[in-house]
Amino acid sequence: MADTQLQIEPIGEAQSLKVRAYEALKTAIMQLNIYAPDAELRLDERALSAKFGVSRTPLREALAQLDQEGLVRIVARRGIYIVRKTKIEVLEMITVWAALESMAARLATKEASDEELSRLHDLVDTFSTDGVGLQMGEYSDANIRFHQAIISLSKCQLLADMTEKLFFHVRAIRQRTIVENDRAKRSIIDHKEIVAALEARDTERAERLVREHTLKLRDHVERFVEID
Amino acid sequence: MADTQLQIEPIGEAQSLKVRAYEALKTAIMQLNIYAPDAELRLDERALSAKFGVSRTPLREALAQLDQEGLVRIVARRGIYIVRKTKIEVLEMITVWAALESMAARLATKEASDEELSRLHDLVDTFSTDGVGLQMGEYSDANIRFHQAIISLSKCQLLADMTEKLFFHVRAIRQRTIVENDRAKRSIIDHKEIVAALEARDTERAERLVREHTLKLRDHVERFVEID
DNA sequence: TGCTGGTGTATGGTATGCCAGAAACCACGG
DNA sequence: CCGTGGTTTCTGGCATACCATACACCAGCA
Repeated sequence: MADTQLQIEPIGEAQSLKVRAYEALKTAIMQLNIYAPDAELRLDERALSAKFGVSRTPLREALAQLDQEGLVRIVARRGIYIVRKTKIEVLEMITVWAALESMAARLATKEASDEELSRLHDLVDTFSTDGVGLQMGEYSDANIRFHQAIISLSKCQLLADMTEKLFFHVRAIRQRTIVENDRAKRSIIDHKEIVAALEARDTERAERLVREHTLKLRDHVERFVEID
Repeated sequence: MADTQLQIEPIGEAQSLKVRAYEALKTAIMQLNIYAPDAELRLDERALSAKFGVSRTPLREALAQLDQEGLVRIVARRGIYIVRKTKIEVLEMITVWAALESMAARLATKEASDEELSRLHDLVDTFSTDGVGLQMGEYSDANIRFHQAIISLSKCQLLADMTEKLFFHVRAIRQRTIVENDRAKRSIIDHKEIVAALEARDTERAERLVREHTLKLRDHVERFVEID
């Protein structure tokens, strides 16, 4: 569709060096398999400064932000280390996720329009039809999209912001999670039930289903994922 | 009681200037009535630098952190502004709070010991007895303590961390909230019911009561608090 | 051989100065 | 009197140099 407004490109170039360094580092950390035994977990301000071609100042600000978000840990006069989340921390994140998303489902039954719910319905249907031959990566991405869709239907920006950070951290252990085909199938069934509850505007049921669905993931990770 | 271990004072002095500046600024912002018409909402790096007696660098890092937490907003080449939360944002924070604390109550029914619940019970009883002549401030503080106690009984550190930030922001509008005596009384009744549900290990009921209790606050704020 | 003390080096923390852009201010022309 | 253009100033962004400490390394002594 043609835009009625002139679209100035959001520009990745014109942002502050701090923001660019932050995004570059975040992407790099995300792509790194932190749990690999030989993973490079140590960062060095000066080395990064040279590599990025910027001074330490904006880099330090970016690193400080990553530190606050829990992706790295800065130790004075010792070094900067990429954080490996412990299993307990991951489980806690999934628990909080369950809390937030179940509230989102609750709100969605009141805030979402029929049309929006219909689109969510389509999203689930699309997947269940060709769900058999899915790659695990595709399933995971679709899964995340489904959950993010529910969050957005709550019309609560804060819920969206807070879950986004959690998703990022949980993604890091994705590669450690073996998704059996069976689990994927049951997940899709859960999703259908959730959509049904939302469309029926059944607040309590939608909340409960979402919570239980996410807590299932929690239990699965607790039982079958080994980190540390 | 005499300590069996030598207690080295945690020292507020020996921390980094960044941390000290951060805490000083946070305290200052907290004590400021941001909603007063004549409130000073503009900060200046250089002025603060002079006032604190430190250079701009650690100050900038502290401000950047406050910016990320949403307490201030840094605009390039414009200034640093203390953020006034909009009513919608406050309502969203209370909603998220409800989500987190209801999950905490759920967990508490499974994780808390009888002895811990007994202490919580005492906390509530203490208040209901002399609850009539309470100052609003005392009630508020006791209220916060009660809620924080539930959070801690969940044994989920992440829940504690996330709610702490929310409490801080919500505290800012406390002074705008007129707590009628009636509301305080009903609040204490709610608390008693919540404790009863926890002691009965009634997971679903505890979760629901906590959620509804906090959402009551949300509705109250929505109806009776004017900000902006 | 093993421990101890000193010294060098690596690394995050801090101070400082300059830069660029935005806003305020002012002079000038209509 | 109003608007317009330039100039000054204010402010955060960035670069750089130096500082202080934790650690590694090594020499020397027991």
